Amino acid sequence: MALTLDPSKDSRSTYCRKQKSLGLLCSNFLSLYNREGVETIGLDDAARRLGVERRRIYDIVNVLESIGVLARKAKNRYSWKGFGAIPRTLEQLKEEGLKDNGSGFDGSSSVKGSDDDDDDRDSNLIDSSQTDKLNPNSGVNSAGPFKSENRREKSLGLLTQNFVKLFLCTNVDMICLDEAAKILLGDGRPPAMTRTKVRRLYDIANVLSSMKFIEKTHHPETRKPAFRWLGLRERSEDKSVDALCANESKKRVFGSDLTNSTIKRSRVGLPMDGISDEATRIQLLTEVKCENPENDFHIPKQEPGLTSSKKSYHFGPFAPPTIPPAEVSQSDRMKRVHDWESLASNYHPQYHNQALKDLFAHYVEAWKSWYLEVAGKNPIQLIS
DNA sequence: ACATCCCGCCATTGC
DNA sequence: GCAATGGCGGGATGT
Repeated sequence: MALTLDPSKDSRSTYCRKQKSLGLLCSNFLSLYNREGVETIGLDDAARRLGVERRRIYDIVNVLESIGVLARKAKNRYSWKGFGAIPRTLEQLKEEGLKDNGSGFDGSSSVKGSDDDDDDRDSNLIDSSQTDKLNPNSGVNSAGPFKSENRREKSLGLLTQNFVKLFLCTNVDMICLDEAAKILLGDGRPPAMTRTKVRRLYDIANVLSSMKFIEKTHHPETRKPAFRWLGLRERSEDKSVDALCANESKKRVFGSDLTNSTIKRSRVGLPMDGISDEATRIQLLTEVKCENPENDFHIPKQEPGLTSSKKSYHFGPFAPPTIPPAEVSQSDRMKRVHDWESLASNYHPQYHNQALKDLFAHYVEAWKSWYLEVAGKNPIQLIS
């Protein structure tokens, strides 16, 4: 009998979309590899350990690479750059975005993983030699001879970078995905194309959300779902980790299971609905911003490894234990320590097996030590 | 009803 | 050729 996994019939193992989300997978991926000693990552290995199809690993890896967390080493092999590489990548993206952004957005980018050691000068991501542009008025029309560039320009990695640039280089602090898609595509694109782009942006948004680089909200007036850039900025004040956690726990749960379950959703043959789409031209407020403190992030200007900026940055739930300590104000320090302390106590995933428990314990420890470092010599003190 | 986005087919690319 | 990548969009699920 042909094995038929019909979730709709199986009461014990019901299909749950959330457990299969890219965001969760990303969290798990980071849990798995964001630890000391990890140098390279094999895609097969990742897929196996996370219990997902290889295809999904590509998705995550591509966006992580575009942010600088990973760098492609060879076939099937990536090297782990870590969260420390992100600030520089973002800075480069911002620079780039501001530079070649006379009018609108373009798809080229030359941001590389990061400085790092003497490893192979990547043949990888984002080769600046391309003439491609997301910008429609760059001449090349779809059916041109530039096949591979065309493919490249549609890649998830590039799209991620452009999406991020949208925040870094413009005044938009919040944007809904179909707007973003339209901006990134340029005007007058067929609705179908926009929908595809939106799908991809959802994918990207999921992983960026899981890393706390963006956050889902609703537009104040429109009430439409939108995403707000959090980036590397300070998250004290109204955005305590507690709040983030409370919020988080009611949506995607981080780390509840390291292996995304294998129950598949069923495929049923259903008639397609028609295509409907608003053709509202969004004249976006894409006025290039040169100095907007809102969107700024703080990174060390000189030495890659050392952070000396006043305001430090946070990496969401996956900050590496090894990340160089940042200088923080005393009060801030205390507050954040408090935040993370409560994170540990309030937000305690329920693990089902010993391995997962161990893993979580590992992270709790990692957090503690990291924050001890950040807080300098001062011992952790809880604030009431 | 509409927002979200998983899943896996299959075209490309790499070797 | 075959394997590794990854674009793409149908349609299931979530709200």
